[in-house]
Order: sequence, then C-alpha cells, then structure tokens
Amino acid sequence: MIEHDIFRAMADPTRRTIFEKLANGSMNASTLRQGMDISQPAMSQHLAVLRAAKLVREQKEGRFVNYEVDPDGLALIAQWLAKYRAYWPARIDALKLLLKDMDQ
Amino acid sequence: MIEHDIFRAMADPTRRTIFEKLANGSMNASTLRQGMDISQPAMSQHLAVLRAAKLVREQKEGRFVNYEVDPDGLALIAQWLAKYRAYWPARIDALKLLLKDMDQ
DNA sequence: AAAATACATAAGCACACACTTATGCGATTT
DNA sequence: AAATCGCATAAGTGTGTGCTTATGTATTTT
Repeated sequence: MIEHDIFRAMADPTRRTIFEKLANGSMNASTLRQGMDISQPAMSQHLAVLRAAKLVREQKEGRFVNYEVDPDGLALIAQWLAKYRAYWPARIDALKLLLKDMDQ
Repeated sequence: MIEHDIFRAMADPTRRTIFEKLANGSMNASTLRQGMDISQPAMSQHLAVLRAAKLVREQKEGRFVNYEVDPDGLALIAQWLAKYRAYWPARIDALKLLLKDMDQ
C-alpha cells in the first residue's frame, strides 16, 4: 500500500526536512546532509524510505546520486485529500491560491 | 507542531480507517467499533490521537460522544500540500475534479 | 439507589523504527 | 593501481507506539 508508505514516510520530521530541502532544488545525498547533523547511513536510510513512497526519485551521476522531488507521491496525497473535499471549508486561503494556480 | 501530529496520526492504517468512516457520517465511538475488531480502549486511544491532530472533533451527547471530521486538520494538510504545488503535474485528474468542485 | 452503559485513562508488554558502527562496492582521483 | 570518495546495506541497540487488561467516571436505565 503506497498510501501507507507516504504517510509513514512523512510522519518523520527529519524526512519532512529532507523533502522540503529537495523541493527547493535537487541535490545529492552528501549535500543534503549539510547543516543537518545526521550520519551518512541515516541519510541514506531516510532517502530509501522516501524513495519507496515515491516522494523522491534518484538520478545516478557518476559516483553521485542526485535526488529530486517525485511528483507521483505528491499526486497521491492530492488524490487522497480530494476524497474528503466535502469537508474542506471554503474559506481556506491555500485552496484559493491553488485554484488560481491551476487556472492558468 | 500540529503538522507533525497530523502525519503521525495518519501514518496508522487503523486511524485512517476510522477517519474514512467518519468522513461518511459522524457517529459515536461504540458505533465506530462495529466491524473493526478493535477493543474499546484502543478505539478511545486512536480517537485521542486524531483529536490532538485536529482531524476529528467530539460533541458530547449525554453518555455518548459523537465524533465527526474536523475540517481544520484537512485544511492544514491542504496548506502543507500547497507549498509544493510547483511539483504537481498538471495532468492529475484529482486536481481537475477539485478545480471543478471549487468553481461552483 | 443499584446496575448497566459509554467512554477515558493507567500501566505493562511486544514490536516497529530511527539511530549507531562496521563494512561493501562502484566511480573517481592521484 | 592504490587511495579516496559517495553511497548503500547489515547488524545491533534504545526509544516510541499500539496493543492489552484493569480501573475510574459520568450518565442513563431499571
């Protein structure tokens, strides 16, 4: 169940930080570690979890592995969220922004 | 951090089932248990976690406690998701549905 | 008022999970 | 070709989490 993988992956604050970093630009695993006080194996394990959830994807470049946000995972979250749109309050600013964004 | 509470709450499959049940109509804790093979304390604990994450809210009615979906939690997920809208592929059907839904 | 009902909370236990150190394996550098 | 670098994986360990049983507290029923 990929949906379970996604929520489980995002339940960890370190992985959310990693994901947010990648959302601001793809980079390799070593660069990701900078300013994060995390061991190399720990980073590697976190990336494996995010990969399994289709939240990030890799691109090998020589001995480096470049990571980037995988839209598939975000799409699945959006689909999950859409199931409950009956409960979204109309007032939410974020959704209005989204609307504008999708309109163009 | 409520965002952390939300992802942690949704990381458990039993809680996702409970949430989905409530999305189809509010009910009390005992009714929620029907067909779920879960003890009364376990249900109570799950509801406490969902409550802390603002994913459900309670309404006391005599000795019953009626639970319903809390839009606040869903709104926070939507806001979180909106941060990464740059990565949403335009093709996602769910988002198109959403667009239609918000347009009316 | 005594019993029953709906729910919450406490305490203890088994398992999942995030970390560590150690090691392996390609690719690059010297 | 030897050393180094970037990354992954294995194995072990402590902590978090979801379960259980036991018990408490209102509220309703009889």
